Amino acid sequence: MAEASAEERILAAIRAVPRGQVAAYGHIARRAGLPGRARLVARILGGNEDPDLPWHRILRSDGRIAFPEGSRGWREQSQRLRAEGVAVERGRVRMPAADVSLDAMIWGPG
DNA sequence: AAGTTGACTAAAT
DNA sequence: CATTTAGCCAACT
Repeated sequence: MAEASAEERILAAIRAVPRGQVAAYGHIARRAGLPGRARLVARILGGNEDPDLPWHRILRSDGRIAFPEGSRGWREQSQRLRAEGVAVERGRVRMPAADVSLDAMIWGPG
């Protein structure tokens, strides 16, 4: 059968981020088998329509929300994150240290 | 078909 | 740490 499209793999990677956890665009791209395509992840999120997609768990690599500060999306993302227990301060969260063992625990053996 | 754009990143300042 | 700079890459003009 046909292999999953890049977009499908990216969406799957996003859906795989556990509640209360966050991941960077680049991290998702990598997990989807598309290293260096962070901007593609952003693009897909922008066009996404699925209300169940945990888009709010995706942040920039430095832990900052990608929307302009104060904008609608910025506010909603902070709110959604706090709603699941993530500490958001000044539109920024503490990014999980790229811990290999924890990464494997979360993402699985791949 | 060449140039622009952007929910990005890593490195330098 | 916060800011700036240069690089990146697919979609869109």
